[in-house]
Amino acid sequence: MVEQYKQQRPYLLALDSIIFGFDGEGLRVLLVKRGIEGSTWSLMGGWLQPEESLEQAAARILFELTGLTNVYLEQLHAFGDPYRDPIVRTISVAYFSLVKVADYESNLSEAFQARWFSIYDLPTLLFDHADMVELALKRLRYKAAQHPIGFELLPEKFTIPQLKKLYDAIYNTDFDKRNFSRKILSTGLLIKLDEKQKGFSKKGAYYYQVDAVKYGQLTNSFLNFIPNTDTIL
Amino acid sequence: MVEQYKQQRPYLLALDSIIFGFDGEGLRVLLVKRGIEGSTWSLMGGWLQPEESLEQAAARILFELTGLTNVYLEQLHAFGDPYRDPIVRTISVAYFSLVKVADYESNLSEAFQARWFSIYDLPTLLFDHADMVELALKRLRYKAAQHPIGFELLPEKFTIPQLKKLYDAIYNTDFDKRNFSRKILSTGLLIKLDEKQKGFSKKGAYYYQVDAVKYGQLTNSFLNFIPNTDTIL
DNA sequence: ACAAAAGTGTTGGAACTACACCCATGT
DNA sequence: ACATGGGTGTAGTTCCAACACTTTTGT
Repeated sequence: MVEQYKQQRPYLLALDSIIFGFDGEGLRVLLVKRGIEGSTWSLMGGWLQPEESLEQAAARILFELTGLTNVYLEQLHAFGDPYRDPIVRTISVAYFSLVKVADYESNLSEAFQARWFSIYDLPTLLFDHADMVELALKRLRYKAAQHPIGFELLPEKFTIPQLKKLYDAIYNTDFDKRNFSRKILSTGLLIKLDEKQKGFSKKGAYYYQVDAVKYGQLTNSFLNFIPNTDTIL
Repeated sequence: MVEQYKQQRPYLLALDSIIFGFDGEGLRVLLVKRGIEGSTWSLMGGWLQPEESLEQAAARILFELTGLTNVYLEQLHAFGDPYRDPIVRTISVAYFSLVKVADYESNLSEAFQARWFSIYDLPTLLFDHADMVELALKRLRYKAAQHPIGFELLPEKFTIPQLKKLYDAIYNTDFDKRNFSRKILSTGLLIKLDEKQKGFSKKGAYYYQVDAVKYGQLTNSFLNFIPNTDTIL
């Protein structure tokens, strides 16, 4: 029965990472200049190694670029059009991750020419990487509406106005600050700290942090209509 | 620069299909007995061919088993743990599809020993196929709450009570029939036909069909809170 | 004192939940 | 006539969107 396997043709398997960050102003994507191809911006990527799972490989590649571990990482989609890479057929499994820009700044590996780009102003990208970014953005929007993953993009301590700016950036809109803060606080996920942000505004905004216990216990039933899909079966 | 590719090890790439069906009673998954392994139930699967995209391969494999085309098909996840297949390392991209059981019955290819199983009573499955089914069910629940994909599991003409039974089966619950029908009809997606179902109940329920035009125009903003993520950018 | 951002409260409408009765028809 | 499932209506509640003024503090 091993015969069946031997007749099959194998393919190269790559991973590509859509790395989102937020710098207080806009939603950003981290891109690298591929040394080999020379002048094209592309997503950070790499090859699957024999003893790695896909997830491990994606985490390793992210680490190689940013030095970060314990980062939000989620599989996005497998891309496999026959000619997506014109040189050798390659299947790429794309992952997207959310990083705190402040953490990254200090960790950047110089080996890659990396730069943050606004998602509304991307350069031309290698292969099908633009499709990947577009899909990742859709997924981020879809997901952030139901799961409070937005926190992954902010520092440990953040203010409500910062959080609102993040959501404004993700959805490219301008939420009403009163309704926004009511809605966010009503989740009970935020702990108000006894400390105000200095320097940015005159009055100063209170810092909050995520209640790690409640955040860990979250299920996915923030939804309309769905009974809690984590525990149905 | 081609050197970089040559150093990389390639992997076998398989596709596996989680095929959901609804027979009027419960939500079912179509499983096959793998001829070669002999006695184990597994998902329908196959190998990626050199000139196919992943999606085309998944559609082909589905066709080979069921004879169906134009079926709802969506990529679920890529599974790549190093030892998921103990014989040869294989990456599998899983797709899930929704089929109308009635269509399938007449089309079944005899070459595969296929059977519908209740999702609440599955046999032991090959490799990580049980994980795949579990994830597919979560995705179906998640998705069906926001997108009216439930219709894909029903025949062209169906009654509201049938549709309610389907949703009851998907969520393993019992929706209130008055609220359910109000909610479904308020979408404006259903066209009431001038024909009643015969034989099942004394009174007979009206048939409906999906308004194909409106269904095609759907965006994904049935959601709580998300501005329409299809058109933001 | 004033400018700039933070913070908070109310109201009308919409949507959701819970709940019970009548209808049509085959036997 | 009666049993079976089909179909509909209402009332209370909650949730959401829209909207404007007061507070704090650095300059």
